[in-house]
Amino acid sequence: MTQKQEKILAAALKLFASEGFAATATKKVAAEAGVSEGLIFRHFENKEGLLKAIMEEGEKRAKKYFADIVLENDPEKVIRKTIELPFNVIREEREYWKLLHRLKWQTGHYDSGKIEPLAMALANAFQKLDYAQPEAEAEYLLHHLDGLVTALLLRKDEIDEASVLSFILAKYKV
Amino acid sequence: MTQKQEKILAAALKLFASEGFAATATKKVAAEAGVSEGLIFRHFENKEGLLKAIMEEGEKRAKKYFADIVLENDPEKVIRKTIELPFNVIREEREYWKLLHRLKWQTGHYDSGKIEPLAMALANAFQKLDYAQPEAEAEYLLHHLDGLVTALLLRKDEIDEASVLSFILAKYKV
Amino acid sequence: MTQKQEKILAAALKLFASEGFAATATKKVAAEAGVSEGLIFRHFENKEGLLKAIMEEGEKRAKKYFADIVLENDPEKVIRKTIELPFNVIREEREYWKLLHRLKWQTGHYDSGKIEPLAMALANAFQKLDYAQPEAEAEYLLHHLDGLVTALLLRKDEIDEASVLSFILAKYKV
Amino acid sequence: MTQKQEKILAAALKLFASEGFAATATKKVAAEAGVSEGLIFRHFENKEGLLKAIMEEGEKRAKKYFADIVLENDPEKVIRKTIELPFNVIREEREYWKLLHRLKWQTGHYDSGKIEPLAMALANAFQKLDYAQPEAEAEYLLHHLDGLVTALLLRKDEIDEASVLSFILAKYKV
DNA sequence: TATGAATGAGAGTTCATTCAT
DNA sequence: CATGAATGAACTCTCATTCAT
Repeated sequence: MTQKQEKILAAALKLFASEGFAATATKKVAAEAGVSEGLIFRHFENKEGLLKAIMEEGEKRAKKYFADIVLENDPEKVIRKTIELPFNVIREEREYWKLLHRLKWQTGHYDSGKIEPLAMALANAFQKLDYAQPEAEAEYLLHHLDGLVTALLLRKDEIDEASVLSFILAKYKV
Repeated sequence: MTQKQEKILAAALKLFASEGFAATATKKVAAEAGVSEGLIFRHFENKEGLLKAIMEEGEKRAKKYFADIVLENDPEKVIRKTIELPFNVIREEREYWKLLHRLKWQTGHYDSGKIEPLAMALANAFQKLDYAQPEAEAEYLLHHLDGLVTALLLRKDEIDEASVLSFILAKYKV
Repeated sequence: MTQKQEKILAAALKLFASEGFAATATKKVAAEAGVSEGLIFRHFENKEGLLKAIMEEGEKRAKKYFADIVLENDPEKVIRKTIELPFNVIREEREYWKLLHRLKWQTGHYDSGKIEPLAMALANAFQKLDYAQPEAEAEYLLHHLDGLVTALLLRKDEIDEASVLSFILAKYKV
Repeated sequence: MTQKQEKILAAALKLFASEGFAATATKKVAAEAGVSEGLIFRHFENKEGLLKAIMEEGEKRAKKYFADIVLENDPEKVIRKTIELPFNVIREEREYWKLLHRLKWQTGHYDSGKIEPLAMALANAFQKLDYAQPEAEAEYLLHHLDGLVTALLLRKDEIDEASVLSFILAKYKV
């Protein structure tokens, strides 16, 4: 991967995340990246290919967040780490997650199966902690975190992250 | 509002919700509505105006859902009705809500202040019920419902609405 | 068919015939026709569709030349008219025939079966006139005329049409 | 001439002949030749230069066919060899001739004067054999062979070469 | 009111060509 | 000699919008 390729990916991620995929012209991506428009197509075939490359790169980086949770044994830590996830993710991978959440509404780009392992790890943790309906608890928590991450991505400034975090942790006593 | 105007609004709502605003050509809207392309511009000035008209119509219909909650006195009923909201809304206004949630990610089209009255009504209800942090509780519930409605809109078939609903209601003992 | 559509077809025929299909930009066609470039695509879908429309129009006009020969009973007249065909055709449909001959070298656009009826009419005529190998004679004559029409299209000025015509007619005593 | 240069020429000849000059991207030539795109331009300056090199190579090889006829004294052999020419040429130089015939329709690339010596040799032969209009006979035969070679190049499989050849030879009693 | 032909700006994409390595 | 990243002009095609009817 050349320097210019990386510049293109970074520029496209930024623009796709903030303006949307369809609404961002490849010309704009090229300008933001400081390269010629043609180069985008040489490296990524077409606009769709550029998006795919971005998502693959992002997923690669995202995996480690999930792995850290799924491989955890202590059920309380599984829950705690899951709850902390949105706060870490939007700090370190804000643009990628913004794009990911936008793409959820498009068909074809978002694979809902990706959080399956996390759901199972959570269900398992809740079971160990003797929750009555572990699967429902896991689903419930994940819905909540999805809504939370949306709020964190969109209304960053209006939310007191620390107090929200501790409020949730308190709910689960972890 | 003539019949053709309504056909245009319905077609545009459907397409904007499923394909996205930027990705939907006015030509396609005209075809779906069974009218000429020119007519769209005669009635709604431009594409943006068409979107605005859709949103205004939708909001008008949506208001009654909120009013019903905000005007409720019984705090338990406020909470119960709020929790039931997503299930009602996606049944009766699925496309409008889908579009609304897509537009959240766009700047300018989504007014986050619209749920403010609901947040206040909830906080008030939680206070009456002697919750320790009523505002935080309200925010917490709203985040959850946002995540839930997203799931209901996107993965309709995988979710057992009845059990999810009763699970949440049980959490709040309402 | 609107006036502008016809202008586009005429301009495209002219340019495709003289410069070649691939080498002619749609922009140039639009300029030659005095219309906007977009209009080409509104009416003919794409560049290929424009070519197809041209060929269909041309074929419609060309059919009458063939019909006149095929429906002729007198065998000598069949042969004479066939021989005269190239001279008529390049006078009245020069550009279409130029394009047709260019396209022969491209796959997909030229249907060699189109002269089949003519070949049969000729073979039949030669048989009536007691030629020993009527099919071979027909093929032979058609090859010749193909070479002749090529020469007439490309080197118009160097050829004395009248004497060439009478020379060939003399060969066949028609 | 290095190996790679030859590979480029061969690849370009093949592609230009089958797809056309304008419609063949240099990228495709490079891929077919198994070399980098840049190399084409190092060796042949530009796309046009590549075509010129191909044609010069082809002409060099083609000359011997013509020389063999023009230097022949026996008039019957001149005619016989001329008639046999298309069959030899499409067997041994099929792609070059295909390209040559395509280029006839382009301005600038085809020098009609190249067959002049052959026309003169033929006229001379017909004169020796006491044909009434030797020049017209020569022109006539050349037109025919042009049509024949076209058919041989385009519809190879439908033509019984041997019988066509003997049919023509019989016409001229050579 | 409603149509659909027409526009022109701009979209994504291709392509011959250059150049540092 | 040979590569392949990079360019920018040109290409085909799309789209929101206008306008005569």
